[in-house]
Amino acid sequence: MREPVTSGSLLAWYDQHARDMPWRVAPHDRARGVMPDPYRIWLSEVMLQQTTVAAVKDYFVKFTNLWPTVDDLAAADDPEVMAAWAGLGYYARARNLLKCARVVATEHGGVFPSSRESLQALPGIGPYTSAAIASIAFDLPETVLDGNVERVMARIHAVETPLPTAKPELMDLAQALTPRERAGDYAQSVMDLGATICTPKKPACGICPWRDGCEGRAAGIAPELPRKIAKKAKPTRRGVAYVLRNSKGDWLLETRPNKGLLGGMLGWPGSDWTEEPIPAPPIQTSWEPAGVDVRHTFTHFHLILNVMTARADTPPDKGVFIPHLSFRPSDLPTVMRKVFDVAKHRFEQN
DNA sequence: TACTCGTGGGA
DNA sequence: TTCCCAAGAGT
Repeated sequence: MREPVTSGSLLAWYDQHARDMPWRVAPHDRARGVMPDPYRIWLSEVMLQQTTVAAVKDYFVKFTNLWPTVDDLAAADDPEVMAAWAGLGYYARARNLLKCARVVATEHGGVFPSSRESLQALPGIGPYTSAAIASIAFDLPETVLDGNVERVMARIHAVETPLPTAKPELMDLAQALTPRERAGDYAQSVMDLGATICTPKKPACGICPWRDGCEGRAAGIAPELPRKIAKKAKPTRRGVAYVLRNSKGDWLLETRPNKGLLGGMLGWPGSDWTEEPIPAPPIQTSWEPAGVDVRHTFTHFHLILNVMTARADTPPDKGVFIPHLSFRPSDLPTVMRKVFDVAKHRFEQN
């Protein structure tokens, strides 16, 4: 029999194929009245912004073990939360996560609001995340529009308008399909479909529950959709990172300003990152090159970091010495951890 | 509107 | 190697 492109046919598929995730309430448990914890849904959705499920899982478990409730998180110290987020990227999310937890704790009595409008008023919660929390945690009939939904809608309706221009059109199509009942399961079902079958490359149309009514497939253009505006090429920037240890073996680190790239994160003192960086050592001493440059790619530029090392007890112009035994490289953002790996190797040679 | 903001995995 | 991109938000 032919399956129509309806929420019902996708929900039937989801009942059989829902993926298991640490924050998810399985459809058969939802059917018995089990509701998700809004705190866990919020935390997972913020972590999942532009980030894969595989990358998020361990961080989610770590955060919920350290801070089981929103009140626990609200009471945490900023550096501990930033350190726990280290490696996950987009660090403004962690800063806004704390802001949001504190607003919920102090202004909402530790209880997340349920309406999409009140959720979107909170720090770090935008159009997608507000709809995701309202539907998944509170079962309200809100429509999520993320990259998965955009792709699925563009394909089943053969929308050839490129993104981001097509966004309002895709939102209208997504809203038209959103059911009154089981909105949370439905939202997750579309995203599961996009993540496992209606994938960006080589979609598995042959096993798609919506294949019979997919206009993109009928036109033979499903894998090409959604069309996108071409992106600009990434420039390459350079910089110098300084890794200083004193005679006790402590490491000189600084907390970066609470805005901009890697804002609020721990890092090595260094020059600016530009096409022509100006050296800016934290002290004047005999710096030695580590020998190997660190290469790293951010969202909008490539970076080549020249790593300099030295031992000295001179009080530095910036940063603080962190005792060897309490320094955890895992507290650093990835690019800074790469610098550490190179510098550590250099120190071990001497 | 357009730009900023991370990272790791896969093709 | 290089490019793409993944459950976006803030400015």
